[in-house]
Amino acid sequence: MDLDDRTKRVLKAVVLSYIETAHPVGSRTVIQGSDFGVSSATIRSIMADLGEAGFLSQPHPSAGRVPTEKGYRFYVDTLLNEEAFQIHEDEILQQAALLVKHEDMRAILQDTSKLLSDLTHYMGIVTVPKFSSTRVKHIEFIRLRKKCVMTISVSEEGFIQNRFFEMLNDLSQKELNRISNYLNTLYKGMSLQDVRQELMGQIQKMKDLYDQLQSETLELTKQATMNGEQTDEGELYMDGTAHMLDLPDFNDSKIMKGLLNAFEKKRVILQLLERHIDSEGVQVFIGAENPFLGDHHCSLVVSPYKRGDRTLGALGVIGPTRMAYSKVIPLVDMAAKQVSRLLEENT
Amino acid sequence: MDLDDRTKRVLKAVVLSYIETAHPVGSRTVIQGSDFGVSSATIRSIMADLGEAGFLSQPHPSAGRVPTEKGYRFYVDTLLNEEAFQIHEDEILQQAALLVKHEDMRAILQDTSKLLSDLTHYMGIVTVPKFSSTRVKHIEFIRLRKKCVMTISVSEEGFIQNRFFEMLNDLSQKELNRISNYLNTLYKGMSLQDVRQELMGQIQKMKDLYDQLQSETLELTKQATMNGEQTDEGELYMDGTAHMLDLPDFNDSKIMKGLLNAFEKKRVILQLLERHIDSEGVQVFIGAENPFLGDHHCSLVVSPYKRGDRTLGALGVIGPTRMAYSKVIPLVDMAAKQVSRLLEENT
DNA sequence: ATTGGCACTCTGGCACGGTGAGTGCTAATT
DNA sequence: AATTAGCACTCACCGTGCCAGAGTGCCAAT
Repeated sequence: MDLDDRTKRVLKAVVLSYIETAHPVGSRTVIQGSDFGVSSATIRSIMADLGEAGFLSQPHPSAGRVPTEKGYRFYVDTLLNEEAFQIHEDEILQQAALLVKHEDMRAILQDTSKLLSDLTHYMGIVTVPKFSSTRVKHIEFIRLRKKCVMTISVSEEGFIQNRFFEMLNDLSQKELNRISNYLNTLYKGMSLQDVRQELMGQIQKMKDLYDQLQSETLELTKQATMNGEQTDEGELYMDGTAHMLDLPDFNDSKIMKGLLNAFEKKRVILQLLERHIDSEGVQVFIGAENPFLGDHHCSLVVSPYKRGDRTLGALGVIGPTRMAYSKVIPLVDMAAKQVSRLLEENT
Repeated sequence: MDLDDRTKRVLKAVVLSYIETAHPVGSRTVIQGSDFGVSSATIRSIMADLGEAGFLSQPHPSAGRVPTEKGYRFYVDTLLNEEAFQIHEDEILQQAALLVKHEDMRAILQDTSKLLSDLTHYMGIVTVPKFSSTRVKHIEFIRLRKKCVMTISVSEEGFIQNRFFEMLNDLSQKELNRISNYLNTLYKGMSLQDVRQELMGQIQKMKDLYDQLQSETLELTKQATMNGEQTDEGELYMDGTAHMLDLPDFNDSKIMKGLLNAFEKKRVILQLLERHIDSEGVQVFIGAENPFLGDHHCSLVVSPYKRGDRTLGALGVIGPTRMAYSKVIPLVDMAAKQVSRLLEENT
């Protein structure tokens, strides 16, 4: 797209105005906004060009112009960089301070989703890493009742997982302690997946000569890791659904219903995020660019967060296509970095 | 209120019809519903009486009748008992089976809120007991890094809580294990509050002769219990907000916004539930009977759940005043009993 | 006490017309 | 060749008026 410099300015003016007011913007409005030094007629012809090129559209033949998804795309890709990313940093830092208090990593992620939603007035979303992809720091077994054992695993990243399961034989708490001690020295810092693999290898070797304790150890570990894999679906924190109702974009109750029903199915959004979890940095998906947001006039700004070089999850913001991208994008970026930093620290 | 028997029947017919259709019900509709053997004119005069007595009201002077809150109240208190509580038990049991798989008690409560919402198509809510009011089964300390310790407590009821805190001195994992072993034998089955109290007593006695380990033990326990009290606000699971949008009662977007904003503040609802947590059995609050639900045309059906004779939390359903009470009330009752049963079993 | 009939009231939907914002086009201007 | 002013045109929006339908209240008759 090679657009005239002045044409770009017009497009940008339209996008900005529409983002602010949610009203179709006419040629007069464009002039009032920034001083072009030309008359509305000129703007009109330029806007007609932009309409032909697919960047703008008209809700009805004699209304002002509204950016198309292509228009937003161009704005985000080309016009946004030049803008000063002005965030109220004090505000952010103040809020972010809340995250620092030592807490379960899950609580921090939940707070993050609330932070994102509060600062943007859109919806904040944060995925929780699958536990099986984190590194084990500590495993503990607790005897609940005859043959019924609970396992608590703490990951190096600060996540905690617990499972219940039944054993073939009854073990005393003392025996369980011995086993967990053994495992803690043996498997420290491996991912659950690794542990499981390692274990499977051992089974062969030990087959003949294992003693009672080791056999139980094997079973425990197998249960702890397997159970994990089975029910370890990703989790998702979502906050700020109510904000969306305040937006004029979703005043139509039909759209809103569809939207909320879609949001109720967290699984869908989870897939949505996980699909792009491997990319680097902030990504923006506008409207139908993402099938899940399809008809809902929604955009998604998302960034992965990581510990070291391992991507653990993603966080971001869902809002209307008419989103304040210039505020949201740097915010999501910051949040991802902040979370990554906390994961690093928590070692 | 001493109402004519036939008058009661009319009131009941109006309530039932309105609950079903959400349309103001006219005299003709009443006749069509159940066979009264009288003409619409007669019904009209009866309905006029009911209106004067405050059980019915008219949205506008020439429309059908709608139950007032007083009307619902009378229906719930007096007319409901005679009805057959017909629930699709198979459906419930099928769903409830999901709750039985051994899981963290929190997960079970969360599933319960989903169950309540799915079966009623209203909102399901379940409070989580304050951890400090449960009985400790097992305490575990895990050393995260220098001077930084995590404590995991498992309650007899099946709840898990974890806290992070900093120690004055650095302790090895081995020492921590000794301490937790000591505590586990010592304090088994006491509530965190009790533990704390017991501890405070010990401090005096030991003041002179404690050795290093015991001093640390004291500090750890103090931290574990105190931390608990501080941040141990009640939690709340809520499910089915989206259902509420499908109800014609909340089609007006103003009402709905207020509603959702109110729901976003879970704390308010929590207070709401905790206020009535000490009562026995299912309670019904209709509309403004409860200040929190005040202007929102909502009712609340709630029941406490307990372990033994100790009430731990409450669960229930929030729906429109026009709620299918005859289905919801027995369902909430069942759910509370089911949860209580699970808490008992989990020992 | 109950009923049928009748007049009345109010809502909801629909058509109608005026207003205003905004466009596209053309002819004049620089 | 680009820009501008002017003008006719097009819709959405809003208020009005009207009609049908549902339901009531009342009254006289049973």
